Amino acid sequence: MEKKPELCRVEDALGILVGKWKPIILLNLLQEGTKRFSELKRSMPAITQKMLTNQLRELEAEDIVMRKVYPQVPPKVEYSITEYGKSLEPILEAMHEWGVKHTLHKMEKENQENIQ
Amino acid sequence: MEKKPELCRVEDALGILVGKWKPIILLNLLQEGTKRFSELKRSMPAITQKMLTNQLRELEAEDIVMRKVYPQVPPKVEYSITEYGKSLEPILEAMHEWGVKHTLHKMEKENQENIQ
DNA sequence: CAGCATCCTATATGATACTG
DNA sequence: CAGTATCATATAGGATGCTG
Repeated sequence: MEKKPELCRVEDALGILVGKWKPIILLNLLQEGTKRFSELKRSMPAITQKMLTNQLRELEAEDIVMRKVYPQVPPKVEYSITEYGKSLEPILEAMHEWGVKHTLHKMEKENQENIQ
Repeated sequence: MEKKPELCRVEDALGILVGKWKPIILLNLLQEGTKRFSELKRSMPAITQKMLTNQLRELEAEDIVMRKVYPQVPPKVEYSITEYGKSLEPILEAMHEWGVKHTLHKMEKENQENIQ
């Protein structure tokens, strides 16, 4: 960790992961490899088309996700994680592990409060 | 990593770290230990009092930051990272490391684009 | 010193309709 | 199928003034 917080680059990683649907999109693509737009949409029933497009575009702009268009009718567009994007996986994994512990931590806290 | 994205707990960690000032506050407290409200404020010249209070309250609610009030006039309030909060440090560190690489990655991409 | 209350703006997200 | 465009809402963040 840097000794000078003003040189902190935590925000860079955070900025890429922040977005209501980005982590779930990334996990989806990391686990299942290449997927079509409609397949991604199906696996996230609550997302709107607009948001899926939006989040994918932002990830693409950061070189995390790759977009491949097949020039045909009807259109076919495939999304996948770039090699570079895969470097995010350990961070996602660490956050997931932490999240699991945090869920337990919160339950313990609530139990203690209920006992008193 | 879970095989079912619907069991993903990445959001838990993300939810705690997200906030314009939270990473910098956490790094500050992790690196320097206990600090008074005014000391924190001084080390983040751009933050408003409202936001500093707000972000600290949110971190406190998640048991990441501890708030200690000294009942005296003028008031004295000290903030520190909880033992539990320290478990976030590896994640912050990993994100920072990734951020540093990402900064270089972006520079390389821009250089390539300028050459062409 | 360490806040809180009020008002305001910016950004993120969402609903819905339309299209090559 | 894979989008765009438009309109609406929610939430985050900020400016400023007041206070025990």
